[in-house]
Amino acid sequence: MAKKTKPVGIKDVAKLANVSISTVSNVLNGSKMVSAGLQERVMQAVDELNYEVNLVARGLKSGKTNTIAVIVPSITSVFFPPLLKSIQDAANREGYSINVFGTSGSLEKEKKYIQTLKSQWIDGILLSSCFDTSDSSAGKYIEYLSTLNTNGTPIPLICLESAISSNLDAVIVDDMNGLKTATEHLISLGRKTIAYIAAPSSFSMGKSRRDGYLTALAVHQMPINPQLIIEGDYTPASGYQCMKELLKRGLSIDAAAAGNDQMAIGAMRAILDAGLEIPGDIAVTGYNDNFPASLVQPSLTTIHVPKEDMGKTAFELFLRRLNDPEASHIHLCLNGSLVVRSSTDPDAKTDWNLQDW
Amino acid sequence: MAKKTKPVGIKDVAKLANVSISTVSNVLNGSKMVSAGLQERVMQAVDELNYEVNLVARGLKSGKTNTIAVIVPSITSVFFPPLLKSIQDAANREGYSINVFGTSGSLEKEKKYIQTLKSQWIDGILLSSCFDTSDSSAGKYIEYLSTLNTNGTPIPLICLESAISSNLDAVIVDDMNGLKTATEHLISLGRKTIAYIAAPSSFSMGKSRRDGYLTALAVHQMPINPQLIIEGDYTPASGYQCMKELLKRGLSIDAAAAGNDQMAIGAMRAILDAGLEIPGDIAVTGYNDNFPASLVQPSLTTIHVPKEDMGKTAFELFLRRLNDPEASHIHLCLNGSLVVRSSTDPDAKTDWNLQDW
DNA sequence: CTGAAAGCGCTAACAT
DNA sequence: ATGTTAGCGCTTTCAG
Repeated sequence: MAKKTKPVGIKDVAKLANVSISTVSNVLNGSKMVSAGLQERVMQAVDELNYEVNLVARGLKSGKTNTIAVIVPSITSVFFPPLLKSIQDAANREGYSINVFGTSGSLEKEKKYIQTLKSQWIDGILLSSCFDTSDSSAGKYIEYLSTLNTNGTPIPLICLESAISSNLDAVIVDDMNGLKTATEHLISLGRKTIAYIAAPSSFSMGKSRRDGYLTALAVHQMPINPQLIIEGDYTPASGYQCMKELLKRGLSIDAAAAGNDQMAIGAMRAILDAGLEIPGDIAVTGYNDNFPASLVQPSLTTIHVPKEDMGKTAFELFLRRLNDPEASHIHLCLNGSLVVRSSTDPDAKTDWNLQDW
Repeated sequence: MAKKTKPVGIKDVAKLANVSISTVSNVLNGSKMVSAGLQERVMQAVDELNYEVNLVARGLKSGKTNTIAVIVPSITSVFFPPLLKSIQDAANREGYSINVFGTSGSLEKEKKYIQTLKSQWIDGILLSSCFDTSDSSAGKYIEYLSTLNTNGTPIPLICLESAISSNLDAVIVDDMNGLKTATEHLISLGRKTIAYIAAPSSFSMGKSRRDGYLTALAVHQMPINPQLIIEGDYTPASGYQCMKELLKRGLSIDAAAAGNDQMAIGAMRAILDAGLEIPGDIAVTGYNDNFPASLVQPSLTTIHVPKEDMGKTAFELFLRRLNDPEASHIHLCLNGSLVVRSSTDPDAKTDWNLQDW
């Protein structure tokens, strides 16, 4: 048990192989030509001593830690695990580790994490920020983010989900069209009074989705009634409350779109609790297509968002910026697609998603 | 944009404050008494220059990186996100970051990650291993794990979920009693032919749960029929297949316990698809109490496992071993508790979990 | 109480 | 092609 072994370093290898330490370094990194004979000797010594490079020391020297940080509002919220997984997979393929941080929606924590990260010489940050674009200090924060740097070099920062600024790279989803599609689906069903349970409008994501809803109504010349719009906070519980409130308003709604699946599902519970039928009385749509959407009864029609793509793409963007800090910033916009289930179509097949959870 | 600023180091602070660098280090770390006057001067210089310690350099010197690795079979499987969250929270409170690794159930990857971790001078590892205790090389792997070390010092390793060896610390759940409780619940309902959809028995977890099922039957003098036992692979899809197979065997089962919630839910789908009723024809229990258990229709009776406690406790165990490498190894066993829902009791309230996802 | 100096383990000029 | 050596930025003896 627990014995202190003296660590074997590059110089031990050098000694055993009877070469200089730089030669060892060179064969290990392939940074310079080394004769086959020495190469052989070195590798043998490495094997024999069971030598492993010290990445901390290498990091100090090279300024690269091969670690990126991923900061998200929540680790447990169903949207993020698949995203984290895809980031991890992409990162590992390139030899990077990921440091995960959940901010619980606290901008305070977010900033604290970023600050610490700078000291850690992290190679890059993938950030799904929980900061409020309408905040008065927004400009300052954006400025801060876009000039982040450790060790004198800028830290590549990729925004996830919301494009904070044109000075920052981002992978986003076409939320506007996503919610427009969902709403139009409801319209195509002949629904006349369509409520909207909004995602917080202080975030750009929330704004875009709301715009999608409004646009759909406008395009189809349907009246816009502010009474039909109510704002939740992403959680199923808030969706539940919002729907209860909407029902109380007595507007005889016959459909509801929601800013995410969680709120849609919460709303469904409220509808069911009120003794109403879905979709008979009220049809419901969500957004994101997280796995619970297929599990609830009735299953939820929603907009499928390619979370796997997002992670992969975000990591690629990170690599791109790492290799070319001066490259012009891009906002990569991914598209969602409508998935019809029984919350809008009673005849839809209701297969449970039996794979991803 | 992207300007290269020269990093400010401890010597810059020293110069500005007109003291030696060791004095700066001393005030920053409180490692030695420094006169109030100098302390003041140093802090002022730190502020002025916006100095931040370089954790990589400190790491190289001190051998501590303040980062722990968490290795789990899956990031997306519903059981793990809450666990990861609780670990993260506990770790952050103590100034640690967590590096997350999902192995996709591949022991190969697991080993590779651990190997890399050694080079990274990680301070500790929390591991939910996917290794097969019945494997012939089991002994070697355990030996390997219990002698892990970086930089000549042992790396604290805490096992999550399954206690791999008495030479290793672990936070586990009383799976035996958990499944015994679930099975006895079914028995108390008067069910006579209780099937068991097992978790892989090559893992200690799977063995304990199966033992729980068998023990319950034995205690109540019920016959044990191997035909009633079938093994899945944790996924809902496997639960679905297992139940289809069970149904095909024509044993007229009137209840089924499963080794986890996912398989239970998959099995429910198969039962429903076969035109049978739950719990009328077949009552079903799961294990873990992940949030989907409350969402499906009917909602799933299951054993609640305290994932939050697990994470917190695991981190505490890590700290304990870090501070006392020679401490005797402990296996901390947490208890689950029965949560009755409508898959066994039609009158149970079926509130959806509207909080944790 | 304060400072000078020796590395932590490695990489990359620079010399040979 | 190989070796020598100077640091990366910090902590920590060890003198003063």
